[in-house]
Amino acid sequence: MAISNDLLRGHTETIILAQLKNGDNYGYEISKAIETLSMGQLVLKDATLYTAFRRMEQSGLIESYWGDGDAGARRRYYRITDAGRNFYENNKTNWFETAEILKNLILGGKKNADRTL
Amino acid sequence: MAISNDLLRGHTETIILAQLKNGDNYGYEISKAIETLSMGQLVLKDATLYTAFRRMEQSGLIESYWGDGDAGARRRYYRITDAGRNFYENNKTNWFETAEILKNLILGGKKNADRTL
DNA sequence: CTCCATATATCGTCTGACGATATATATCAT
DNA sequence: ATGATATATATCGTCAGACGATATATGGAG
Repeated sequence: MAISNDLLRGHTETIILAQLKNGDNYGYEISKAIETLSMGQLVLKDATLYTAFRRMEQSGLIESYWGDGDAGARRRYYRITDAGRNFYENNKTNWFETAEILKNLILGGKKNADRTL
Repeated sequence: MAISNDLLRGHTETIILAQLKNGDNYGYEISKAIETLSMGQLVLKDATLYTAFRRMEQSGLIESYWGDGDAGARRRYYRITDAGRNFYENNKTNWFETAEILKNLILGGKKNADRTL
C-alpha cells in the first residue's frame, strides 16, 4: 500500500529538504534515496519532484548548480539554504504536533459511544 | 499553531467518519466536536465541511436525513454506512502506516551526514 | 542498433481546502 | 424593537499541489 497523493500533499518539500540536509544532491538520487528510505512506499513522480525543486528555489529554500561531471547525463545539484533549514525545522516540529492531534481525530475520541441520536 | 490546509488534505473525510462512528450527528456539532477534540487546533471551515458531506454522500460513505426538531435552525443529520465504515477502517490503518514512514522521511535518515560533494 | 537506466523538464488536468457570500432562526443585551 | 451573536446549512469561485503524459539527451548492455 503506497502513500497516496493526498496524504503526501504538503510534505514533499519537507521530505526533500530532509535529504538535502545530508549534503548537496541531485534530483534523481534524492528520489531514489526517498524510495529506499520509505521501503518502496513513496516513489515521487518526476513531475512532482521537479516542480517542487522549482518552487523551492523560487521561494529561496534551496539553490542549484550544474554538476561538472562529464560522464552521463547532466545533473543539477541542489543545496539547502538557511531559509530552507528554518523552514525544515518548523515543518518538522509542526508535523510531530499535527500527527499527535491527527491521531486523536482519526481515532475519533469517545471510546464507548452509544448515542442513538 | 493550527493545522495547515495541506496537512489536513485527504484526512477530512476520515475525521468526519470517525465522529459519525459515535452515532448520527449534524454538521455543526461534528465541527464543534472536532474543534474540541483537537484542542482548537483544527477548525474545519464551513465550505470544507459541507462539501465533504456532499462528496461523501455521493460516494455512499454516509446517508443524511433532516432532523425533526422544531426548535432552532433545521439540522441535517448524517449516518455512516457500511461502505463508510470500511473506508474509515482502511484509512485509519493506512494512516498509522503512512505516519510511521513519513516520520522516517521527515527525519531524513542518515544521522551524521558529512558529504561534501 | 535497440533497449534500458540515468537524468531533467514542462504542460495540462484534477482534486480538495477555503474565502466570500447568502439565508434563516433563536437568544441576549441595549 | 433592534441590532449583535450563536446556531445551522449551503454554494460559487479560486488556488495550490500532485501527477499523467510527453519530450529530450546520454551511456552501457545485449
